[in-house]
Amino acid sequence: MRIGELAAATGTSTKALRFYEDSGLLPPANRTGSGYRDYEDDAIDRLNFVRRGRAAGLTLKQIREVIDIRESGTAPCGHVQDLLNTRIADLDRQISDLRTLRDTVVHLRDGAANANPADCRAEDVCRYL
Amino acid sequence: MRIGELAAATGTSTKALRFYEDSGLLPPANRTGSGYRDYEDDAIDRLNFVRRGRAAGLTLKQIREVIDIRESGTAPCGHVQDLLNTRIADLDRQISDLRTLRDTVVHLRDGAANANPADCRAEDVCRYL
DNA sequence: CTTGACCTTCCAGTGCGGTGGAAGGTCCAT
DNA sequence: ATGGACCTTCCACCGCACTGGAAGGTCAAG
Repeated sequence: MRIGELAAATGTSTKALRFYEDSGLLPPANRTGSGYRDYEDDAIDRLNFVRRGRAAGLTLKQIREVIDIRESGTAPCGHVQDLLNTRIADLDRQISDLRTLRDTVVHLRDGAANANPADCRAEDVCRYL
Repeated sequence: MRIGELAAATGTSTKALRFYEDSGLLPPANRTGSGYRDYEDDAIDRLNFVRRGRAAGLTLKQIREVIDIRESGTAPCGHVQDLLNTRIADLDRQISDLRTLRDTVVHLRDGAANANPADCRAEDVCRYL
């Protein structure tokens, strides 16, 4: 399987596949006599794993850590659990921060809705912000 | 007022102040005979405006747009209202996306909590992700 | 034999909001 | 006059996940 076929089969770009190889997410591909990358079907499994990790909001670095554990011969279950728990905690914090920010911005917007330009000192740029 | 004093007075770094000047968020500062930047007090007002904008999650580019409108002699109220309404819509979408993602990750975590390493194909790296 | 699609490597750039460091000038106190 | 704190410009780099493009090689069809 050539790189373009793998890209089409997995919905990635050839650029991204070479980047993934450089980043250690894909093992260095076998090469044909003329130097073209030649993939086995298991590259699809690997890319699906990367896609699932990305969908869970993991960074490529975190995904690579899981892969490295698997490659070292150990099942990565424990690490994956830690990763997911940390991810949930991060998401909770992000969501909470965004909600606080939303409240703030709504207050600003409500203030600005009744704005009177004459109230504003030009030095402040805009007193409603 | 020299750049270090302005930095201390506003909780920014001197690096950031020069960067803001280059970015058009601060007007080019007056210079002393020896070339040092020499700020008036209104630079503090301007930086407070930038800080408020940042706190509302606006990008420096958006903040600069508001400043440019003010500099052009127009009160930026209308633009600020649009900006804030768009910002609220963006925040709502972000929060909703993160909540969906959180649900997904919680399901994954719950699956992984009862993981049996023997269930996993090594090619999949980790079936719980 | 040429055309066009595909592949290779390598370097650079994207957006964001800055930070780091080098090389050099200035100011003030001792 | 010397030390140290401060200032100047300029260029490079951070993380993140790629993307764009140049210059060149390969392969199959017509």
